[in-house]
Amino acid sequence: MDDRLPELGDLEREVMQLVWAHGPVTAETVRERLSRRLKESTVRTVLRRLEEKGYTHHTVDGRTYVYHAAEPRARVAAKAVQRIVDWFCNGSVEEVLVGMVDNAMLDQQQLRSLADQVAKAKKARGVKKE
Amino acid sequence: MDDRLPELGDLEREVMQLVWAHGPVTAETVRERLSRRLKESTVRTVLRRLEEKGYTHHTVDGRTYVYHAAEPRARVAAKAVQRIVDWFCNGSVEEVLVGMVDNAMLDQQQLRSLADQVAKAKKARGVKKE
DNA sequence: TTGTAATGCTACGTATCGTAGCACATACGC
DNA sequence: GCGTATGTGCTACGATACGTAGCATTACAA
Repeated sequence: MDDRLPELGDLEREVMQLVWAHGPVTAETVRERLSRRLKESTVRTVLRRLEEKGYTHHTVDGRTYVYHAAEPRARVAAKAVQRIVDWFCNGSVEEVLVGMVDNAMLDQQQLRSLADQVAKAKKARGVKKE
Repeated sequence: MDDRLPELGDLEREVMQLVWAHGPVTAETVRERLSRRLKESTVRTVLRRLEEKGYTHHTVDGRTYVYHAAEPRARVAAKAVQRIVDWFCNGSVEEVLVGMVDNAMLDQQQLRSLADQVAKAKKARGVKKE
């Protein structure tokens, strides 16, 4: 559950954006939507590597591979943040958040609003296990 | 002010930890404290690259280079998080934080406590600009 | 059965990083 | 003043990752 996703290169990340943004995709779909015009084989290589790295998995539709995001974008982002936290701050999430506030990425109003939002969401889902 | 710090390799990160943990350091100091036993030239190369990347700068004491962290650890961590946010979430910090909560990295109590803490710190520093 | 469209495999060039050798400079002791 | 030690920068080399793509193979359709 705390598997470490490997990092992504620029193109790989761009492709993942597409996977997240436009539901399940095929190599052709991705190719059409990419900013650069790349060869089909290039796109397929990236998609395959993404699957090897655990970011996607695929199902087969006829003879076509359909790629799905293995994990929602927000969760992947959170894991990436987790890694930052482990690396730079000995696992102290607070230290990072304080740094973010210092860096004007966040203000306390946002934090508070987040807290409310989260509390609400948790309640809506029913009292979670744990 | 929003300069993009390049990413670090494993050794580079380990060295940065030492720079942050034990004030200004020399190549020798770093070498002694490293887990692995490396050649002096190796350590110096890493230190130099770190400076090229903007993570440290140095002063000269006699004939010895003394390396200082260019930015505090928390700020670097925050910038790293900022990059994550830009990459994965179109700049929405909230989305990342929600993901962190989902991932059990954070709970709403922590968020709220953070908000208070930040508000207090801000007030203590005087009412900031804006 | 033959062609087309999908696949996986393999490869190549470049950049980065860990690792280090080596030549050069400079301070300090004699 | 000169040699020795110590600190420096420069250059390099192998491994890995990533962007990029060609090609052989397989499977469905007409």
